[in-house]
Amino acid sequence: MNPCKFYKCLADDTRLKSIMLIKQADEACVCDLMAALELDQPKTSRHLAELRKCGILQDERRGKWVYYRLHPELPEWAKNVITETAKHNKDYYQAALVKLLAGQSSAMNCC
Amino acid sequence: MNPCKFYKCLADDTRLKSIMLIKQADEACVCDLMAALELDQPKTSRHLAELRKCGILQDERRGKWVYYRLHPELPEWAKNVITETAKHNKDYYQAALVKLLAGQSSAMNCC
DNA sequence: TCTATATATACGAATTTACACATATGTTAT
DNA sequence: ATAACATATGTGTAAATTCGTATATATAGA
Repeated sequence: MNPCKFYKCLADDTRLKSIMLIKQADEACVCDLMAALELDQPKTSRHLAELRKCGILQDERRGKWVYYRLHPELPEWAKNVITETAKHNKDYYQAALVKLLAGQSSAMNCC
Repeated sequence: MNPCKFYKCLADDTRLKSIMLIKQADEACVCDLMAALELDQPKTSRHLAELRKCGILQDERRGKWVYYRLHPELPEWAKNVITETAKHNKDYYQAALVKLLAGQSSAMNCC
């Protein structure tokens, strides 16, 4: 994982917030992230695909849904960077996280 | 320090390498960084200025030269991110660091 | 098979970012 | 004041990134 490429991936609000939410929620599907971040579907999907292609996220299809989580083989230093960022920037993603967790535990959730 | 802005600053080879070198060398002037990274003067200066404007670097003029160092008031999490990156990505900047340190201790150095 | 739903991608337009080159500013020494 | 050197910035352009819209693919269920 080249550090400059890694930081290019983090250098966008949609991607950085997605990473923060996935880290805190352990996993999330596209529709949950869309709702939590109030983004349209192609935008959400495109950014997640980019994170998958560069090895930050792992995807897993379960039925109609695709769940994303942090890639288990992400280098330790990169994991630590994500952890440190999430730990000390709660304001940055807190509102979206609340929506995400509410959505995930809701009966009328998409997935 | 907004995390997305912070990562936008790291998401460029010139800037990220400059940060890595300055972290490892404690401080560096523009001409030392130019030489170590083999870049032209305006490019070097412009990227350093960007890092200064967003609070990552601090500059200090000493005579004709301007020395840059990590900003002492950079939030802890950001410092930790830089430290972690530098610690585990030596390959990324090692060659340039050797040149930087050699230049800094050389008698025919510009500054 | 047909339909509905979830996700992915293709494509051109719009925005942002990086660059090269020229020039300006600031400092020191003569 | 002038020259020499280090650094900063203005400007137009090129390159990279992001976006919106439309469309394609994949899955589940009737």
